[in-house]
Parts: sequence; C-alpha cells; structure tokens
Amino acid sequence: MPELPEVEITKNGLEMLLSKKTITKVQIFNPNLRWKVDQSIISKLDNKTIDSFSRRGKYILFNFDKGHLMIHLGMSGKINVVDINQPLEKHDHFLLHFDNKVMRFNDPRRFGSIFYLDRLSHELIDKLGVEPLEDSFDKNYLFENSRNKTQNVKAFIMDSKIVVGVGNIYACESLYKAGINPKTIANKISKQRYINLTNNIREVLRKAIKAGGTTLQDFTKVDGKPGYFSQELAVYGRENEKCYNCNGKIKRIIQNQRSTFYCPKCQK
DNA sequence: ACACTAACCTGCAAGC
DNA sequence: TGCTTGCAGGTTAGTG
Repeated sequence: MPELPEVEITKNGLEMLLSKKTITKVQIFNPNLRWKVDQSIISKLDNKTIDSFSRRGKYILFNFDKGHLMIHLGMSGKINVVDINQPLEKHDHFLLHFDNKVMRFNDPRRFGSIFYLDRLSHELIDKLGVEPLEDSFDKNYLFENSRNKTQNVKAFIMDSKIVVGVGNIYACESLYKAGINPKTIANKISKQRYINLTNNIREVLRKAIKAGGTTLQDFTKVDGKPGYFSQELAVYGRENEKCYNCNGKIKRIIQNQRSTFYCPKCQK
C-alpha cells in the first residue's frame, strides 16, 4: 500500500519514538520477504544506537554511527512500535527491541524488504530518480525527461528512475487534478501541462502527508492508527461514482497491469 | 535502450 | 456453506 506519504509518515513516527535509542535484541520470525533477510543482520544491529531516520523514495533508512538499516514496506507492509510484552500479531516478521518498546515489521504479502548497508549505497537506491518534494523536481524536469518516452504518462510518472514515491493512488489523483488523460503518451504532453502536473503531484503528496496517509487495508501509522487521506481521494477506488467536478462517471481501466481511475470528461 | 509482462505472496469480497 | 475468481498502496527480472 505504502506510497511516499505513508513511508514519510512511518519514518517520522519512528524518528519521534526511536531516535537515539539502542537496540537490545533483534528477532527474525520469517526471513522470506521479497529478498531473504540475511541472518547476519542480527549481530550487525545488536547493541547499535539509532542516530537518525531518513527516507529515499519508498525506502526507510535507520542511520547508525556506522551503517544503515534499509526497510521497504512493499505492498502491504507496516511498522508499529508497541510496549514490550504485547502479543505478536500474524505476519510480524521482524522485531527490534528497545528498553521499553518493540518495533514490529508486519507484512502479510511479504513484498517488503530489509537490508543492512555498510555505507549509503545499494543497487536498489543508487539509480533512483529525484525526490518529488525536493527542489530537484523542478518545473522543467518532467517535460525534459519525457521527450523520448513513448509510454503512457501514468507509467512515466510512476517510474522510480524518473521520480520516486508516486504510486498507483497518487498517480491517478495527480493526473485527475492536472486534467490529463492517463493514456496520453508521455512525449505528447506540453511543457505547460507538465508544469501543472508537477505542481499537482507535489500538492497531492503534501496533503496526503498532512492527513496521515491513505489507509485502504493494511497501512497504519507507527501508533497503529489509520491515515485519513482516503476520504479525500477524488478518483481512486471510485469506479462508476460521480466526478466531483462534472458529475460524470469515473472510469476504471487497466494500464500496465494496474487499475487506473479517471474522469474521461475532465481528463483530456 | 525502452516498454511491456510475469512473478513474487496473502487476504478479502463478490459471484455462483 | 463452500469454491472460484479477481483484485489489492510495489518493483524486479526477463522478454521482445
């Protein structure tokens, strides 16, 4: 589930609760995630103090004096921080214990991943595109990078080598706000429309972060509570419902094996 | 180099 | 009440 806002919210929650805390015990219950979790991670993390947390794309980074823990939530992952002695829940795969708290990585579908890095470099993050909430995602970026792209614009903005963090929900929402048909070929869109799309991507992501993210099924903040952005979704999950702008019917189509929701009247 | 598909998993809801 | 089918916030490896 988690796209950039949900990952950012998780990272911020961890920062609040676990920054400067020392890991007292590491437990792996099921190492079979997207990639098998290396058992050596246990000794590498034990007794380490977490300096800070950061985020790159949809990866959460736990930064130590030396080294990093890198966690991706996949499709259904979440991280909760609970009091010690709370009973385990189904799909709790990875635990970090602290003095009086336990961090639990829970992921029913196991598309998430966990790696220990000696330095801040890994094939999964080294080639990522720009951060959509940073200055490098400037008004010309999408236009300039789309000139040789013959794929549809939705696939283009979801390509993490171009810009990170825009997943299926926020891609649909941003394109709706920008009035762009998701089927449009990326290199056919004008500079002005890309400037508009850029602004809408940033705004949608910022608003979602403010609302605590989008909870559909699995996602919760580290305190276990859901996010409320699902109440603000204009098109995602609203097939056959009325467009808030024109009262026309929201349509669902499949693009690149993913559902796309859009308003054919408002998005040309 | 680019673009698209299949695959990794579990759970839930809808339809029969 | 099953059983089957389709669908789900991601992303890589493989194919053409």
